[in-house]
Amino acid sequence: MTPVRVRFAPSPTGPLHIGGVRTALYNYLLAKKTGGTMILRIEDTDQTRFVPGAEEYIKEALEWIGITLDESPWHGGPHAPYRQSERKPMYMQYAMQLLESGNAYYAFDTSEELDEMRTRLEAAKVPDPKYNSISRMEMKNSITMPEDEVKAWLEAGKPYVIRLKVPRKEEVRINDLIRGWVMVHSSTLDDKVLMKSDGMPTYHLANVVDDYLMKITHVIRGEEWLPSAPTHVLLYKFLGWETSMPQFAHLPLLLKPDGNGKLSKRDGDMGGYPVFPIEWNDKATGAVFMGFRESGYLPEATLNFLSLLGWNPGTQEEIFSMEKLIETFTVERIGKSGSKFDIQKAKWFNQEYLKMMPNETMAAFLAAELKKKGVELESSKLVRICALLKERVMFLKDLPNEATYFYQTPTSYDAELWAAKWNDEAKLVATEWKKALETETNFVAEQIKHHIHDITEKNGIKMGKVMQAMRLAMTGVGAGPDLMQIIEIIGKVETLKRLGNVV
RNA sequence: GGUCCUAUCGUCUAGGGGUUAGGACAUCUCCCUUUCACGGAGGAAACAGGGGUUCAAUUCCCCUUAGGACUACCA
Repeated sequence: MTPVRVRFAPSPTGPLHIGGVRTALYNYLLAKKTGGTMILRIEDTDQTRFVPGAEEYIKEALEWIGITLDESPWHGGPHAPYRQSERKPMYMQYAMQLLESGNAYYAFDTSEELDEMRTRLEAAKVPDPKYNSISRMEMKNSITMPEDEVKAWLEAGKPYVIRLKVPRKEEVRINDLIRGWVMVHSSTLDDKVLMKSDGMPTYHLANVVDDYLMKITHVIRGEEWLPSAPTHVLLYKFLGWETSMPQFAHLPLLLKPDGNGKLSKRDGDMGGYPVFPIEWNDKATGAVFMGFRESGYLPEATLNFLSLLGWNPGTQEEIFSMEKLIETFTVERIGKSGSKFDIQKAKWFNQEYLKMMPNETMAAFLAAELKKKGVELESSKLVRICALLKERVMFLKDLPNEATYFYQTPTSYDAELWAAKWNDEAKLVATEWKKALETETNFVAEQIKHHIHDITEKNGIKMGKVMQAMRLAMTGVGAGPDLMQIIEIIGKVETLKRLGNVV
């Protein structure tokens, strides 16, 4: 397998969407599988959209999910810099090259003039108004203007952009790894701006130039880029880089869980589930976007969930660690259609990973959480608690709350259950049980159960009839793991105290 | 509107010219049980429609429909 060079190229305009994380993941998997290189490049050519903190967010999010970078703005690499803003001086020469070969031209139109053009074309019922081989002839550019005038304007410092001169009649083909051959006629393409008037390249020029310079072999990106891919192909051709053009793979989108459309920021807020890997505090608006991490999802579970959204191994396996993914992943098995984002499945994965988590690991987490509440328990006890609780919680963060009765004498009892279950029989059993336990020296679940068993039998009461009441007395709530185990962990002193409280 | 992409249970998906169309999540029933959960067993649940091609189409082709993306001096 030839080692690939792939890149994930986010723009630092806000928090990284979970779909972006998936894109990064697929890139990463291919890189690792082939023993290749994973590159991160910051696409910050739009200085007006720069959002402070976004870069750090991207870094942190990728680290959290377990994606490591071989080359990036933070790690450096042989093709540094990895921020397009820092590569600014590199782009103009390629624009000039295109200008010289007649594949690009200067355009001086103001935004007002562009608007006018659009309204004019719309009025003329042109189906798709755009700056192209026809309309460019009506505009202020180096194709329509005399050469010396262009020169004069340039020298006078008139603002200009450089546009790609898209050929009038040409079939542009692109062999997408996921979709196969896609053919677009150049007449449907517009003369994309390559260099903006602020001297920065647009995405189109920058990504082609950088991918070429960074020797990228595979461009794996979202489907939203498919429509502009033919423009990029044209660019490779005009720059003379056709033979080193990367292979393209346009990933299907992540869709809203209900209804239609692609997954957006708002969906998370409305549905009460995260659509971002980690929490993002929007400093401009003060809004907080919830993250998988903060919502209690384990990175392993999030990773597993994400990996299967649009890709599948072709087998019935579905628990995948990063290592397993790297081993199993192939671009061929990426699907073509968009996937609806189903948070239920994410929850299930989280539960699965929680069940696999060693009790000791879980106990360490519990200990830290309890410490915040000023509660300290011996670690052996915490491990036993976790063993009992691990299969009943969906999230790690539910643990402290679920474990309340292990460290806190009930201050109240579930009222409805109390009314239904607490009766004379229950009181009798509780009283006798307490008495029996007082003299028990071997305070273990088996013995504890043995006593209540004897008591109910002796009094002709079915154990099942009073167990709920006993649970209520001991924990205050109606649900939980095996009561005898709970009691054993709580210990004799506390148990007698709790029983004493109800009899 | 235009260009492009897509179409198997509610969801993620496997499959593929002849199958009882498979799995998982969710859902329902039952079992286990001191409760809840876990676990176990089972159920319901899909090839968007219409034309071709073919002995045979859910699978291949075309059209329709539906959905999606893009349509900026944003990425």
